[in-house]
Amino acid sequence: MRLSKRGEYGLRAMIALAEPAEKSGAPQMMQIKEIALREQISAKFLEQILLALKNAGLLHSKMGVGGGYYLARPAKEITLGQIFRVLDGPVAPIKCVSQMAYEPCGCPDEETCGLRLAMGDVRNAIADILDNTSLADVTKRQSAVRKKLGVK
Amino acid sequence: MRLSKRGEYGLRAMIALAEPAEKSGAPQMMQIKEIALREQISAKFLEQILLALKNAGLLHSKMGVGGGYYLARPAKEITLGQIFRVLDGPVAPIKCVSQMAYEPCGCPDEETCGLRLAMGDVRNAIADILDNTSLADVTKRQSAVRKKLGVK
DNA sequence: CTAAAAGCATACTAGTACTATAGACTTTAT
DNA sequence: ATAAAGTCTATAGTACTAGTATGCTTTTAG
Repeated sequence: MRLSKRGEYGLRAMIALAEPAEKSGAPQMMQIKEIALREQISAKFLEQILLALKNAGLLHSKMGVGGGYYLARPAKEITLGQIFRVLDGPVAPIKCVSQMAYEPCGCPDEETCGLRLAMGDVRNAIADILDNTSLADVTKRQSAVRKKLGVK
Repeated sequence: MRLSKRGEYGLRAMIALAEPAEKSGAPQMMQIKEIALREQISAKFLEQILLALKNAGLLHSKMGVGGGYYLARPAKEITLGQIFRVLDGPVAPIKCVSQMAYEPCGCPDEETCGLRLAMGDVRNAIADILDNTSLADVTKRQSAVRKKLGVK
């Protein structure tokens, strides 16, 4: 039940991109190196990840001197679920309860399969959180915690 | 975010063992072959899985002719979470929010890490379901669905 | 004693995850 | 026009995991 490094790094990077964007209001551009350094990620690995997010339409980029990546849409309109699915595929723990990649799981009767019923609940619980949490929600929560802890 | 085959098969087998136990009241003994055949699992692979569950104290076994496996405790007292953790390890999607296998995730400040906060929610949602669903709950739900669909 | 069953170790294969390397292409500043 | 800064693309390698398979040992009922 684990998030891959790919998924982890991608989510971290997107959050990093959303953070200054929240403050300034405008989409903030950052370079791969910059993000990699801040989040302690191999720059080359991150490059691949950001590219995938770009091809999925969640990021835009600017080439050349002074270039970099920036969010394709306001942070409020990008959910963790969207990012997750691009990088780690379906949310469902087992294919027979997947919305986006259904496949029969081989049990004799799917309708009455107890495991399927339980895993369906799990899928829904995960999707509920991921699909209803936007990057803006995350950064908002971050700064709320920061405030609570005082300073920093 | 996927359940491994190991986990899937193990859960299926435990449910299979719980099913007749529910009806008869007594712990029901089944052989590896029997379960493997019914659930379409490689018997040798299943052997390893059941052994792990036995070593974890969730199953008991009897060797020799007429032997087999049976639940170590009543189905009501075995949760999906217990089984899952034996076979697939911690529930948490990322180590820094794991209860049973915490490890720092490398973010500069864990307290205010947005990803960590969100993944903490996910972990709790999953654990809530898995730890509050017993094998008895599963078989009960199965037969309820069966009844609803009429017959079979 | 023998056959049926679990127990145990190991080894093989295929896939995936992560990282690393190398270079091509694109834009911008000068 | 050129060089620098940056993205884009492909490939390769290493290590780990999943799943399967093989073979032998131990226990027990009859």
